[in-house]
Amino acid sequence: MPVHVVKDGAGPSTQVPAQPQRISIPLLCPTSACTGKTVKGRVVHKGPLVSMGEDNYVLKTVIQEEDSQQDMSPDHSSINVILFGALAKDYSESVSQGDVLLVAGFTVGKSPTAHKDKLHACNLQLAGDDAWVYVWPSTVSLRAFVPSKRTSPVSTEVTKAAKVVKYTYAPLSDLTPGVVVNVYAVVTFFKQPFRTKGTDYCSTLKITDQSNKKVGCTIFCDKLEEHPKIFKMGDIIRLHRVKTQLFNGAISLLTSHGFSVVTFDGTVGSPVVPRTSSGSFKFGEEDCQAVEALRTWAANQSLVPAVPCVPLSAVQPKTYFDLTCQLLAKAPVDSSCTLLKVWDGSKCPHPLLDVFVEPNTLEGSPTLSKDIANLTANVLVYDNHVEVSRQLKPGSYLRIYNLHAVPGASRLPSNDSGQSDQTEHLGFYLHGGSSYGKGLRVLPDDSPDILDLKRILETFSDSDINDSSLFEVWSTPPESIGASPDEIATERKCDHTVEQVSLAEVKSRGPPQVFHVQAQLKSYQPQRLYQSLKLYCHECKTIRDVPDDVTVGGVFSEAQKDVGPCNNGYWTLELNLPREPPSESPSRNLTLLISSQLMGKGKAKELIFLKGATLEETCRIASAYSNIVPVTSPQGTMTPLDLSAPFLFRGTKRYYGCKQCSQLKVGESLGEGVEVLDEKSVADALGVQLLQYGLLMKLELQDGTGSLEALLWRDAESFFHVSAEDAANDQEAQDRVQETMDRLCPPGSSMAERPWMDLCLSAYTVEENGQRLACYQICHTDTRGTNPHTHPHTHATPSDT
DNA sequence: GATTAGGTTTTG
Repeated sequence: MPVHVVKDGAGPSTQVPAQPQRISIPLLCPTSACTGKTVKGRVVHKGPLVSMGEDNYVLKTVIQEEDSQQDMSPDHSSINVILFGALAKDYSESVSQGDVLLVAGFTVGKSPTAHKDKLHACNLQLAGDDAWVYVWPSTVSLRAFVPSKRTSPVSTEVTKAAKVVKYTYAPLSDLTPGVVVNVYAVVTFFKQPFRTKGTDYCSTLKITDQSNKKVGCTIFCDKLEEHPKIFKMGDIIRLHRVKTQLFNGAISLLTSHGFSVVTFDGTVGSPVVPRTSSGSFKFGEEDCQAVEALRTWAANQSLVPAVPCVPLSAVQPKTYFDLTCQLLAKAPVDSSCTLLKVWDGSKCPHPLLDVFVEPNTLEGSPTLSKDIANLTANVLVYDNHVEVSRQLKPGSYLRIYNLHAVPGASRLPSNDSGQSDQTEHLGFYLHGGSSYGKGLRVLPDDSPDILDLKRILETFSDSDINDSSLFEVWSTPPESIGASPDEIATERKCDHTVEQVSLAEVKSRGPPQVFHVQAQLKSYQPQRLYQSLKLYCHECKTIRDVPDDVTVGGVFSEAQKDVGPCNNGYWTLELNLPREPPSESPSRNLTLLISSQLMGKGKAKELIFLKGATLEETCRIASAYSNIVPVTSPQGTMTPLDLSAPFLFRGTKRYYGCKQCSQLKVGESLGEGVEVLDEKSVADALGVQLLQYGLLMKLELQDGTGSLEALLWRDAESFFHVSAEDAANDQEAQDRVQETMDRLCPPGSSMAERPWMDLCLSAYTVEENGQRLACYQICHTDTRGTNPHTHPHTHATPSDT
């Protein structure tokens, strides 16, 4: 068996013949005496088995001596080995790249390819029964990643063989042409993958390591995801199976068969997280150490040129910079240009170029509602970057490399109308091509730079602004603050024109005054809608809660205790209701009374007094008759119920009277003289001061300058496009109010997600405990966009509180 | 199965 595989764990002494005369590969020459000599090296290339006819084969392989003395011929430690016949076939089947070989019985010939492959001038030819190849399978760690060149005893290799696959990383200074190596390095320059004229994408890198040698590296791969994930200069890269090559007199690295790459953040102290799309890469403690060693080393080297990553707030016109940002929206401009709308949460001190595109071509939302200070930058990307941009999803985080800040950006054809003078405005161009690393890529959501950006962008949804860099944004004059008209959730209906001011200004100016503001809803009270329903007395100006059914039911129960007779003068229908379980409940009479006057006019059913009914019974009867007035008859005289209960039921609606301002009529004349039967006339007839339904809410408003509590009361009905009376009785009307609040303040939403409102605020003073307090109320303001078909019922609105 | 590109002095 000419190819002898050394088994795992077997010491070389048992199977490998004595090797007293090993020749170092660089020392080989055509005149070398070969008999009884051996050569040792690692397989760095294994060619295909070539058939030359029946049972005749040829195979070419390259081995590299790893422990050769550097002061000898460093460039010639790799040599072509040509195997013939059965040996070639055996070799093809039992040897892999990375294995270590000991070969014997060879002849030394002149390498016909030396000028081309830059390898050893000689080759080794192995043929016949005298030729032997001993193989230590698998890749074996021969030395740690240190620039020193120490040798490892053969026995060490064998013990480790096939147990743990370990990689040897070559210092960049030690690379010789034509070999396959693994390297660890710091990225000092990179281009995002770009399409080649061939079948692959190409990544171009420049890398360096502790040996301080800078080496170019070209990665060809048809799959974008398999390209190195490099986000910035200073990232750490691990390359497996890259081929050294001489180009323009310098060593460069090129992908070779079985190539793989992993990258890491280059920041000292950050977690060592491998970035790879491969599910089966090797990563161990040694990798952490190698990454950390490179980070520490690079930190003191100033390898990375003056940090090109710049926020919009620090952009200088006419410069090139890298921008980390969030994509808000994009739109194709023409076949060679795409518009990206991005922001990074900082405000560019220069006015920004506004690029108009047809709204229907815009993908994503320009989210102008949260961009109160015009933070959106328009980036025009050209040519090859258009293709990359096509894959981008609004909302994703990007880094754009070598972005050009162009003052007085020339106008786009689509930009002619309305953009009269933007000569001083800054436009951002990602020019075509890949020179200077021009390009863009999506950054993963969890990358450290994104965490910073996210935090900044989320500050827009918080009221506590601690970041001094944002202060400038918030303190921009209100004139420059403005959401897109389409994004405003409310509309001012007032007929006066006053300047729009910030909430801070509203507070500082104080009452009495009217203000126009633009704000978002931070919170509101009450959260439970029925609690916002109030009863208002025009007479005494008090507001009371609508009593709940337990309270009202209690009034009815109390009234039922009056079982005495009622005074005459009414048509009376007396119903004796059977006992109901529980059996101890007293039997009772339910009495319907109708005034003789109405009876005479044939309006008997239009106003019915009801005595002795429960609340539930009253509601049931009310659903069939137009006006039901629950009554009692203490001392035999018909009297309306206590005004904690409704004095009138009309269909499903209930009407209340003011306890304080009503002067209830009693007796025979009750209900006399009613012409038009509605709640007002009935109230008048009963001496009831009618209470009016209203909606009362406290809205906490917020803009960039602060927050302010404002009431929604007087114009609440038009604000919600709903009548309070309907809201008190009708689920659909209640839902409408809830929908509006959910739109202004979506449950679980951040401030950034809430719409802006144009508001008219009335500032006035109230006295409370002898103190004058400033109060604010939202007036003349309607919500927009929903329920266009509904309009508030015409009601007299409660006057200002 | 080889080929692709080989940083760069950009500019709508």
